[in-house]
Amino acid sequence: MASAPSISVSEWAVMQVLWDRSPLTAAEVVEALEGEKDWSPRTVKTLLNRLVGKRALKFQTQGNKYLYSPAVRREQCIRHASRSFLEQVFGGAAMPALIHLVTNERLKPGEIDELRRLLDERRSS
Amino acid sequence: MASAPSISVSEWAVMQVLWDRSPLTAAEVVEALEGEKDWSPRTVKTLLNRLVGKRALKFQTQGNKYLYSPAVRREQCIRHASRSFLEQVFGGAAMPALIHLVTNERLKPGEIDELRRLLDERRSS
DNA sequence: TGTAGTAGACTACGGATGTAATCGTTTCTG
DNA sequence: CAGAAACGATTACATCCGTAGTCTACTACA
Repeated sequence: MASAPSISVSEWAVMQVLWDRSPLTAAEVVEALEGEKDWSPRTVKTLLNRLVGKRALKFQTQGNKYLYSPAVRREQCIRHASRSFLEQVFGGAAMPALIHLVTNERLKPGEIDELRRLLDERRSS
Repeated sequence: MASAPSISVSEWAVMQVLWDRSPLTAAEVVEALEGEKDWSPRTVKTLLNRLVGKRALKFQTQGNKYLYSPAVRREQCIRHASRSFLEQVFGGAAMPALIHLVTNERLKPGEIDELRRLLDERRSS
């Protein structure tokens, strides 16, 4: 398996769009990013192109347009990005990261319960 | 408060050394990184210099040497890096990140218990 | 006191990134 | 059918980053 290509911050925004819904034309991706990112359509095209170059996206031609789809699984990229983050900030350990998030990020009571359930499952396996 | 300067991946390794113990001379930082990073001492010097430029480190002079210390708090940089990570990968939401870490990272039973305790405290406040 | 080491400052350089503009071709519209 | 609009490909360019090398001044030893 080709390990996940390294995807830059801006490129992630484009990938998210296509992981949510695909295949899409460049124009549809541009549209999906309006309001979220203040990018020229040119910029989005460039990112699409680079992602194809990195083999993170693939496309089929449809007339003179391309229909883009992810070529890597989101879960795989999440794992990769998370590991890098843990390495950089927490020396690779998940525990301090979890503690940081739990104590610093806002969680709804329902979410807290859900996490507790997850932890319980985790322990009994 | 000056918001946390943006610290690159390599620079984080240098900051970690100085957050753990400071002040240190350049040579001591180099020594602390041996074995962990396969960097020329030059490289470490460059990183120290850039970090001073970014005002992430400060120094006092000691003879012809510098004694480097952090100029930003670790916790502040962790918060900044964590937020960026959440934005990039999880659309800014902590919950999916937590779920990902809990279900994908290896946790010891004791750690699971500790997280549960943390969550309990969280809920009752 | 001259000389070799050591320290920090400055310079280097290729690749990644953010952010487009331009070019050549195809298609749509009047 | 001719010009305009749209598409992807190629080019641009400043900055950051990883990873050093060189230059200059001071220090410590012979």
